[in-house]
Amino acid sequence: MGETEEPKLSDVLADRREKLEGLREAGIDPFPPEFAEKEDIGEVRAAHEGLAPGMETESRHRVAGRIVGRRGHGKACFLDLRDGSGQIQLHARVDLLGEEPYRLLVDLDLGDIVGVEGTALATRRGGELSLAIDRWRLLAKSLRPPPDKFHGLEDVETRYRKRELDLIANEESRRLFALRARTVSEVRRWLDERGFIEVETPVLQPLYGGALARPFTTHHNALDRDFYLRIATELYLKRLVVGGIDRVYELGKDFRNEGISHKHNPEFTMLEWYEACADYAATAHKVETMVAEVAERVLGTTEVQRGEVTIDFAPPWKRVTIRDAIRERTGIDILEHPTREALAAAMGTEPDPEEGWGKLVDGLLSKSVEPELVQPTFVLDYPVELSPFAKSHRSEKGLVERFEAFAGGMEIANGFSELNDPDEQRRRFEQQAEELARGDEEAQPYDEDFVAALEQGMPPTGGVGIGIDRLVMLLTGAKSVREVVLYPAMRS
RNA sequence: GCCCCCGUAGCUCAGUUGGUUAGAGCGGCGGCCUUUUAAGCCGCGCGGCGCGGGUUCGAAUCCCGCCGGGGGUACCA
Repeated sequence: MGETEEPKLSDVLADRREKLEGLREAGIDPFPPEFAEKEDIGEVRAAHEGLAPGMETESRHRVAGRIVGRRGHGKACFLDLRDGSGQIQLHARVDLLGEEPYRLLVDLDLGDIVGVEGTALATRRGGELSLAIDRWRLLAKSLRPPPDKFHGLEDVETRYRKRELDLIANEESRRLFALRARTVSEVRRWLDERGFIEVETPVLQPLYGGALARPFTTHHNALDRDFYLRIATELYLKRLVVGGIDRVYELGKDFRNEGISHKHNPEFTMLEWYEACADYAATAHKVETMVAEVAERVLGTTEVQRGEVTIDFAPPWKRVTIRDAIRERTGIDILEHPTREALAAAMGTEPDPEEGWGKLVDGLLSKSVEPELVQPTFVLDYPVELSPFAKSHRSEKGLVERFEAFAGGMEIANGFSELNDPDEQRRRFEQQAEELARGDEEAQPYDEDFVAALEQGMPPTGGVGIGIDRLVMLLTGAKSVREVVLYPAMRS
């Protein structure tokens, strides 16, 4: 290494390979199997909080991490070492390390992973906590250069495809995914504390159901039959309520074979819970309470900044019927136009043969109302055509007891008083079959096992689905779902 | 799916009325430096401009196609 006079024209990858070989020739294992009894850097920092500038301690520490910065000074240098708990500066001096270990240390590359031992001190000038190291050991050689240390990694494509590089380079990204993890933990805790039982139902399903969406299809070789990746957990969870699990939830991935956008990833994380003897009003109340309490625990506040506006999740959230919400923004009273032709006329469009009345209402809601709902809002009492699994409204004919929660212009939850009359459920499936026949690819296939379960007797039940990715978007201010999903869907 | 925009060194970016061997910072390589923090100083460009065609005396710059990404739009959590 470095014996020729002329400048090397080798590229960065070759340089690192060359160093790897150099280390092996020097008898150093570039990938040793362990580095036992090390502390987390975060613990070391905590142990010396407030150490006065210039103070040197006898306190020895053994830490390990990736070298993310280096400032050389000839016979001494500073290295920045980072692990999953934090970052600390290392002060490496030839007089403490010895000639050869020092030379080898300085010859390491940014990105290499090392284990070190040394004593804690606070630097004279900045008072920065540092370890004056007297021993070190290579733990893993990095053969590819890290992203730019100052600008970080900004190319969004690389950030999504190679999230590990994004995490190495960008503090903000590390912070965001930690926040996501805490959100999921707090959601589980909130439900566990209230006696909800977490379950895992099939991802591979012989029939899909529980939402209006197109599924992914896959094939089981041994059984020689197709399966669907679930689009929702709803039907299995309600069968568990039939089975006597009065409070049940599942938090996991659903899959929908539809477009990708800033608020849609084909696989996404959904929470669904079902509670016996609750109705949609009680369920909506739980939703607003849970979201506010989770926000409080994760962020320390129920208020989040989103662009120019502040969204406040403190309950109670605003409530409005779908009829009023649409009427307020479009002047159209959907109940005054109860047929597809009449509603299309009121909207000033031609009735599309593939779109029923319900689809038109859904269109008005998602185009005219949803983007306007920035503060948390429950939209209530949907048309039965849109809601094949919701119980008919106790007083409003043609409507069901259903709510959707919106915030930041996005739908984040969808819940109802669950339909538990098996004969009515069978009729709803038949209606869906007609939609399917008309060409609606999102209509629900008939699920006899589910209807049979209802015939067994399901108590009145309140249930809800909450989009966890979107909730995390709201809590973090992320503009795209890709920012809160570690490896979002990309082309090949 | 459709429309618009983008794709230059490992990273962040500059470079279009088409014109000599394509530039900068960080990183890298060589050297100096025992308290620096985007450390500093001196020296060295390590890519031929996403891919493939085409126009032209000449293309990173113009045209066509493809691939990838972003934004918008359509459907959905």
